[in-house]
Amino acid sequence: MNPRSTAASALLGAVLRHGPVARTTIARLTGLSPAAVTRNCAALAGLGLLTEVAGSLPYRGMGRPHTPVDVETGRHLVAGIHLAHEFCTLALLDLRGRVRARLRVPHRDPDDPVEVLATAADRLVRLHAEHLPGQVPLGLGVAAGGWVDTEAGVLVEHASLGWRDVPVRDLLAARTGLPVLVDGHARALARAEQLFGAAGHHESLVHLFVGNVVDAAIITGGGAHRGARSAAGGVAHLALGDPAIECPCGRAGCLEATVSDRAWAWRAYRAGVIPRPSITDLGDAAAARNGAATALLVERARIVARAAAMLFDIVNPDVVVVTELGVTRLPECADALRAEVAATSRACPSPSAVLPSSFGLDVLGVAAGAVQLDAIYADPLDLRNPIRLGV
Amino acid sequence: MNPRSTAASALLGAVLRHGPVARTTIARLTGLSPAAVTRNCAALAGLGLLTEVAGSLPYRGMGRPHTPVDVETGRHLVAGIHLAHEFCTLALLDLRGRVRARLRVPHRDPDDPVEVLATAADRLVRLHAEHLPGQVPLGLGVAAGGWVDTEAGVLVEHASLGWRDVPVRDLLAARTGLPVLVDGHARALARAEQLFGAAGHHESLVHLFVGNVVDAAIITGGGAHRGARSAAGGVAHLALGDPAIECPCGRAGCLEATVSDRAWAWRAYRAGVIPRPSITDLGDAAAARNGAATALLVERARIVARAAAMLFDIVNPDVVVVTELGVTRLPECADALRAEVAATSRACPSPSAVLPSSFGLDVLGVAAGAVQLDAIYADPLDLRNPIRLGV
DNA sequence: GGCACTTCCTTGCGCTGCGCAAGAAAGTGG
DNA sequence: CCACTTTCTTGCGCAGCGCAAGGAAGTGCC
Repeated sequence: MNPRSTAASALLGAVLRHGPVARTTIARLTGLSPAAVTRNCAALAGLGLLTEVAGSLPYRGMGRPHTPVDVETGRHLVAGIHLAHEFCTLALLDLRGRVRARLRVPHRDPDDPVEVLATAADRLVRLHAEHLPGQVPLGLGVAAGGWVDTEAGVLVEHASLGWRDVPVRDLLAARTGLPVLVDGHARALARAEQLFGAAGHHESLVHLFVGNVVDAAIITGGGAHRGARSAAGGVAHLALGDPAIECPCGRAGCLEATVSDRAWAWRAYRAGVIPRPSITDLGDAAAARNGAATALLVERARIVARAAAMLFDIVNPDVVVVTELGVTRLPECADALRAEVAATSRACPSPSAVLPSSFGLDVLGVAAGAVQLDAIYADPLDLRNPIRLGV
Repeated sequence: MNPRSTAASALLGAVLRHGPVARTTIARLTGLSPAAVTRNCAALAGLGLLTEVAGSLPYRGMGRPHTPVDVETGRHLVAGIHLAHEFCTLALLDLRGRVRARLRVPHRDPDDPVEVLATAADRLVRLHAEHLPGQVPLGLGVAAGGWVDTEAGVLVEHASLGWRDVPVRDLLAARTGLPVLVDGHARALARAEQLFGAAGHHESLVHLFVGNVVDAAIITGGGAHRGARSAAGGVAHLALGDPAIECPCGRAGCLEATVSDRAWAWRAYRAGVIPRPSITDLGDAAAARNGAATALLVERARIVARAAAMLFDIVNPDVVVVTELGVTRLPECADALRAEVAATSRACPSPSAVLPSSFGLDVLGVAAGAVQLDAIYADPLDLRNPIRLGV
């Protein structure tokens, strides 16, 4: 929102992408002048975001050798909290988004947002003190399913927890003393995939999330596309599912009502494939070569493919990343998904543009942290400002 | 692409939106300092884009009176050429996008792009010389159906004309001596609606075009969303149509195969509603209170609504503008469309967020000119550069 | 060792463009 | 003619980039 120095951001981005890299190369990659590179490197090094890594690149036979710079991952941390239905996932990431510590905290009283967030904040502070006390935390990102008002840092409505208008940012900022950013989990995951995951630095991507909720996030050149009311990517109630299934929304055939974890697990349970309606059981069964289980997950992937194909045609991203249990675990599902998308979509350049998510659900904290990292990458020099607490 | 001075652009935008307006007000609207407003106004006035309009605003009772500035519409022009199946529509617009002159030029030999474009260019030059010789043309915008490479100014593929890889920009620039910008017609219309039409300055909008081709364009805060391969908004082959209808693309139920002008006119013809398969005949019949014709167009509006609803949910724009014969001409169709979208979509805030297009097809030149105006609005100070010809 | 030569990095300078603050300008009312 | 109010302009300082000159750090040749 406030890209004070677009040059520093581009520079940091280039270093993140290209590992240890000479200043000259950065200038070529970013289009900046060598002078600007030097100055911005100095500024970022002063903030502890970059270091010189002498000798990390081979000498090229002529001229003065490089003095490569790289991201300084040893001095700073970013924290992430993902709010799920039954627990919070906490994570501490370095500036490259690598998990340095993590912890799962079950909700004691899921109906009490203040208590849940306070506990998460306290455990996060303790996690930091116990494991990485020497590293300075720069901020905290929060990802939650549901409708998030990013500007205000308020969780307007959480689908499964039933929370409403929870001032997540202020609660956590007060408890941790860190600047806090909040976003929806689909967007957070999308950004994480782009920064550190499957979508390796593609300029535009769509992330399609299929769990108990079904949601999509769109990222284009400029960043996350939120839409007028933060509702962009609402694929849950598109009529792509089974027309015989009624949705709580009042209509029939909604995608979410058909392929959500809960719905599909029940379907497998009723078909006698698994002994209880649990999607993880279904995944385990398929992984253990249960043919019926695999067939069910492949069928689900085909339905998910309809949404992916539609997103390809409408948004035309470089890649679509899909987070769905079967697709991420079983090659059969991923193959079915890819084939179906390539056959259905006009804009899908090749099956390889459909990617299974690279993050397991146990590291959703990465996505949460990505929300904060995203902001730091976008305006690194903003860290010069004394404290951003409670902004 | 090269927003040299974002301040001047914001300033010009504010003046465009708010008519004659005092500098102080501009400062408040744009967030710029009064000093910056003064300086940028001076710069833009020097380029002939703004004028002072003394006395155009009432005195407020106290203090020094305003010296309002407004867009100078009498000195400059922008030209537009829209490439349709059988003819080109030429238009000369002032800086507010108002049509000052226009002309329809039938193709002499539709198979010869060079001849068609040369004729259009020559007629455009003559139109200018005959009607508005005193006004300086700043540039030329071109809108065409099909796949356009905006960067290169090349019409990669035109759906109905069958052209391929036509270097439209270079051909027209050489013939007219003007800087030329080319874009797809859906995007051009979308921008025109946003700047001068129904979508009056909404920050984000989707434009859904239903003619012989079916296409959509997405505009968000940052500008037109093109997608990775300039294919964003490809709704033509979504399976929202009649599953019994086969599409040349090889699949069935495609939206375009079902509701395109041609398909729907044939449908009405076969049903005996009109004596020949012409969509304008169908529109005329409905306008003349032919009940069967109206019913057919209402049905078409309902199918179009499926696509509009889907676009609402996925992109979540402020408004969706629909260009379709029935919807733009008949209140019944517009009402049916609005009701259906509001009932189907989750993200559509109210039926009033669905807007029939405000431009008739005869002024598609407006859309073409908007392509060039868009660029001028985005970086008005770029006009300081001597000549942009053939860039 | 000294000297070209190449490539990499830094420094000084000038430019653009903004915000801040002081003040000039142009009205009304007493 | 003088407050008073609001609007606009001007001088100054600051940030940040590009340009160009020059310093730095290696190799290779004599």
